[in-house]
Amino acid sequence: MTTRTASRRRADERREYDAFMADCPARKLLDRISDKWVSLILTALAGGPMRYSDINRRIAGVSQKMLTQTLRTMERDGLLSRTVTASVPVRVDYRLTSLGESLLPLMAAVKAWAETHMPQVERAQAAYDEALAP
Amino acid sequence: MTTRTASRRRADERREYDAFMADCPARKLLDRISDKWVSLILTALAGGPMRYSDINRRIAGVSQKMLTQTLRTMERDGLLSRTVTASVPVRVDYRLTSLGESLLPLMAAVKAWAETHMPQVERAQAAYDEALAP
DNA sequence: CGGCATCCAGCGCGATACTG
DNA sequence: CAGTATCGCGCTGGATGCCG
Repeated sequence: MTTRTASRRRADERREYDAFMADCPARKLLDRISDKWVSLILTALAGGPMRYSDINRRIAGVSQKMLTQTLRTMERDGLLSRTVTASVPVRVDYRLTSLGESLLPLMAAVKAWAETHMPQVERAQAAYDEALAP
Repeated sequence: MTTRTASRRRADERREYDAFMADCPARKLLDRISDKWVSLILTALAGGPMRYSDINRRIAGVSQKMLTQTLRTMERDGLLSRTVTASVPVRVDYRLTSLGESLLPLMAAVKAWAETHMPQVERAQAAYDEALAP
């Protein structure tokens, strides 16, 4: 019955997620994607699939624990897919899913904002600290 | 000497910040703004200045410690300004600076992404967990 | 190569109590 | 009302060692 399906679909779309609510799932999702490693991994994968070791090299200073852990969470959330090529040695590739690609431009913009607005932020910090210790 | 100033300005602009570098200041800035409280405070202030207690009520589940702490950091980074009105009782208003307003649309988009893509993420999680425990 | 398991130091963060 | 101060626990996240 298409009426049923259509009304079900409308009901689903009407379900409202609001990150301002403490126990909303969207709040936890927002928390998970609001992470510098997520930003960096997403933007690193912008150019296409990459091997684990390539990502590790691209993102300086990330421990392999945090990298693996973040990759797992992102995979579980459907942001990227993991492909193991059985060879010796093993080869593992990560690539963005369409879901991940939909998030990419947003996170890339945030990362770019941080890089381009550093001078203004540093000036603001200097002014703030100066006001406190005159 | 305007030549000096212009060349200095060009030199500043040429300074490259890269969040992929471990010790780049932009990495730490990215870390600071990649925070759910920053997203929520920013979007809460989108409609105009708000009092501390209003922000506290708008963002459910935030402790006053985290709220105050995040507001301080954002103020120091120049994202918002704090205004104290000496009255009884005291009134404190927070409003976005132009720098904060430049970041707002990006964070609002990330928050909106989390809210609108929850169904897809939940499906991805279900599929991931199903594959692990068949 | 690309992990996983373990240990443990540090501090993030909440809870609570007190103030101008 | 809008904080500051203090305590204490949990969890994050780095370091290390082992494995298919």
